[in-house]
Parts: sequence; structure tokens; C-alpha cells
Amino acid sequence: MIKTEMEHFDPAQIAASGQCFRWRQTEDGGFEVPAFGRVLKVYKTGDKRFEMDCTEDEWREIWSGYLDIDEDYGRFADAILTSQDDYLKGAFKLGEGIRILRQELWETVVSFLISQNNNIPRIKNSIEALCREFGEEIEDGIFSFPSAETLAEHKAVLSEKRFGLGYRDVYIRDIAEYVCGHESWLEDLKKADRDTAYRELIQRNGIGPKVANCICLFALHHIDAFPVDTHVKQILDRHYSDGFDFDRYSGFAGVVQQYMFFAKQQGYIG
DNA sequence: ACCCAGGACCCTG
DNA sequence: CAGGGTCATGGG
Repeated sequence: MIKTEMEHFDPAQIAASGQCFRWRQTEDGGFEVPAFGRVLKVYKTGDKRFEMDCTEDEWREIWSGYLDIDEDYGRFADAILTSQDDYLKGAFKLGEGIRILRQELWETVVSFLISQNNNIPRIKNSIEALCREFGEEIEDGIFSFPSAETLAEHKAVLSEKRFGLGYRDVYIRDIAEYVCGHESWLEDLKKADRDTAYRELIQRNGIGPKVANCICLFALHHIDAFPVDTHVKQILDRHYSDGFDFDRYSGFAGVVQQYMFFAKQQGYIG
């Protein structure tokens, strides 16, 4: 068990931030975080104090990177709190414990293909059903995300109603088959810069501008990527009808976008 | 019955 | 290139 203090880190906010769909809160108040075929349990034990049930090596080599602990979110806070943007300051204060995760690429691609024209509870249900059906049980009731090979192998089953994929079943089947036939595609995406990755992603069936930006932001960690979904569009229309100041947040506009999205999920309109 | 959800695709003008 | 219909599905 690791005990540490962290600023700008709140598991409950991250779990509800719409970037990940498989974090679960347990009855003891902790969060189960599945990734890399493992499960990390995170407990908030006080103001800025946390406990994680992994070794020092696992923390250093796996989880601190996944959770983006080494990034200084104080500089993002400064840029926002020294602005004249009262709406954004309010949004930030609601979600200042959010971090942009470095999620696994394949899982993120499939998850955000499912997310299009969909709502978060249904997205979670579909992903959980896929993991339960095609993944491997890591711990009691917690399954890994199925590989592209496994999904391609069972492509006909994806259309069954229990997964709730709707018309997106074709997109999942196509991307699974594509990845199986292009072994280096995922690894090449990780090496590419943001523009190259984006242009490559939107060539795949079912991946448009919004989904590609989510993959760039939440898996490839291009934190200047700025996904515009229906919620963010409403915010831009309401508060920035004459343009959002991307220059002020140059290099981390995606983080700012996530504060906006989370705040709206919490009912904050501004 | 209609609208909406972390949209994309395809066709029309 | 902009605009709108359509796509599957469950909840408000």
C-alpha cells in the first residue's frame, strides 16, 4: 500500500469526467481502476491524501504515468484563475481534481467509437458487456478490455442486442479487422504528432473529428486536442459566441475543455 | 409522440 | 464547402 499526497487529483471527479468509462466506486469509498490487465485501488484518506494498493515499482512504472501525476496542473490553474473569464473560473473550481489520463489506445479507440450520439450510462453498459463477454477476468467481477483479435473473431456477435451498440457495431467490427490487418497501426499512432495522428484516425470508418480528438486527448495525451461534442458546443455557443481564446491556453486547451465538460455534467451552466 | 445523448456519413445545393 | 436527413437505442 502506497500513501502519498497529491494536488489536483480527485478520483471521483476523474471517474465522472467522461474520459474513462470503467472506473468503479466500491462500497468502502475507494475506486477500482482497471488498466493494463491490472486493477489499482485508490482511496482518498484526507485532503490531498491518498492510498493505492500497489508496489512502489508498479506506481512508478505504470500508474503514476497513467494518472498523469508528474504533470504540473498548477500552471493550468494559474492560467485560468488569472483570466477575466468568470465562467471558466467557476468551471475549474468544480473540477480542479481532474487529470487527463494516459489510457490504453485500443480501448480508447473502441470506447469513443461507441460514444458517438450516445449517452454515458449506455456507453458504460456497452463497454462492460464487451469486457464481460470477451475479456478475461482479472479480479472478481473485473474484466480486461478485449483485444482487437478477439473482437474480430466474434464480429458477428457484436450485433446482438445485449451489447447495445446499435448502428455502431459495424464501426467496431471494421476497426477490429483493420487493426488485425495492420499490426503497426496502433504503435505508429503513439509515435506520431497530433496532426498526423488526427489525420490518420479520421480515415477510419466511424471516426470523425470529435472521436479522433478524444483519442488524441485521452489516449495519446495530446493535451492541446479540443474535442467538441454537443455539451462543449453548447458551452461555446453560450459563453464564447465571439470566439474562444485558444491562445491563452495554448498547449493545454484539451485540459480546459475537460473542466468545461465536467462542470456541465455537474449542472453548472455559468 | 418528440428530443436528446462525449457524431459520423452521405447526399444535395 | 455548408446544411440537413439518417443511423440504433434507451431515457426524459
